[in-house]
Amino acid sequence: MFKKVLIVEDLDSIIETVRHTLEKLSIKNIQYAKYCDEALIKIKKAQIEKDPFELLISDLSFKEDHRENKLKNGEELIRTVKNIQPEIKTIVFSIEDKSFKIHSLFEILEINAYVIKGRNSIKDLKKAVQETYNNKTKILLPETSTNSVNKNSLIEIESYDIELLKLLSNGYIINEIAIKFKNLQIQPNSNSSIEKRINKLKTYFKANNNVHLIAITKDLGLI
Amino acid sequence: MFKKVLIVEDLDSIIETVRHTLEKLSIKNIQYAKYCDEALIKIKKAQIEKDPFELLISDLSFKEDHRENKLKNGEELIRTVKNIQPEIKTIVFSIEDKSFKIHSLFEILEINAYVIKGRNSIKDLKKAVQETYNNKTKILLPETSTNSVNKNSLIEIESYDIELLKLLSNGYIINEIAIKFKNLQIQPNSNSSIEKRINKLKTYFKANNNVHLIAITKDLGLI
DNA sequence: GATTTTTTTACGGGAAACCGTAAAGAAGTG
DNA sequence: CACTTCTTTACGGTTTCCCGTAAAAAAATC
Repeated sequence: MFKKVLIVEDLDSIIETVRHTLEKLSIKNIQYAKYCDEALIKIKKAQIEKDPFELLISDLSFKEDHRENKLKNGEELIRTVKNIQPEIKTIVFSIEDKSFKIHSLFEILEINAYVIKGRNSIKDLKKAVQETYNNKTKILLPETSTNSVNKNSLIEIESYDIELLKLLSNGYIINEIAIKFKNLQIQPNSNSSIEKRINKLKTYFKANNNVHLIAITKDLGLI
Repeated sequence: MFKKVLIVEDLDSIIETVRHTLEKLSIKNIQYAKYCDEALIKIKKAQIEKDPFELLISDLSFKEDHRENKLKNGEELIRTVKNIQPEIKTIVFSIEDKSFKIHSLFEILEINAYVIKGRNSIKDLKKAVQETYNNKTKILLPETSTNSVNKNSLIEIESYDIELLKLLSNGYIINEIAIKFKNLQIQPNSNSSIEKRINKLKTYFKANNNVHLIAITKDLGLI
């Protein structure tokens, strides 16, 4: 079993339970960090001291408080950590159950497992740690991930669309978005094409108008 | 100290810690429920058996799963419980930190304490339980509730505004909203007045247009 | 009950969204 | 390179939003 594990989680009420779960798996060296920046420092230090962490268990979203943090969420943390220590194993432990986000974490960050916080997640987390240790990958627990959008149906939404939706939600009008895209050399960037793209998104998400579209995509966690 | 307490929380990773915290306070009879409906049944049963719960510690939001639940969140649970057992003490333990919501819970449901889940919430929860036992009311922990909207500034947003924003976010156009309000006999209900009200909200939230307004109010958790 | 004040409604004009059609351009194919 | 296909852009008409002004109605004040 793993010898050295780092838990990154802001809620103290969850840290305790995770630590307890890992102790039962006979993991001796269990450390934790309540901030992503703090976690990165610990990982760097362990690496320098030639005693690196073997497993990183991280949440995705973190509360903001008085402390200024460079890394704002678990996604950024994992990306940074994988740059300096590519062989580290990673498990995401989050309440987020939107499949397109989970999917992107496996694809882009190549995480080893994803455990959705829920009514029986302690058992799931335990299983995820064991299977990750046995070099199994792409574990998604619980497998019956309900009330989230179909994975396949969201694959076709590109970063262009996300950017477009974000600008809309920030109060930009189409003409302003066109100018912005031209400046950033993002194509297509004509008013007409942008309108068409928004139209596609409205059909896709069954939205009556732009307001409705933003409400839906915000609920989905897309933006 | 309390003798009989019920914890209502869907995340098993949090239940364990709360239970542990209460045990340290020498509370002997600690029970839990992962669903609101389940919690209500336990409370009713305890009352019938003349051994009622003295304290209810509940989360606000619960994940939906295969089980059908009449009570969808902690707010509905507390409202129902207070109807059948008005003297019960209640503590809300939630990650929600939007002050207008917290405020309404104190005002409308007359909860005894509110603890925001965070990096030091175990200590806060312990304190809240002790102070609630000593008949203190309106305990809000942590006291320095940051990054939430000013309480006073949100008081003037009425249920009319919320209803209006919800209809907008559901894709209704102004004319449709006017018709709906006329049917429901909600006033004002003319296109012009509704426009004016939206305008007020846009000024208030510094929104450039309706899309922006819905994005902002969704982020605030207002709708 | 006449007055001021506030709220609600009506209306009109310009801006932006909405929606279809068609032209221009880019990419792929034989 | 001629042809098809797909993408991007242009444009015009209709609807809705947006914003101001003014009238009508309701409420408050004296």
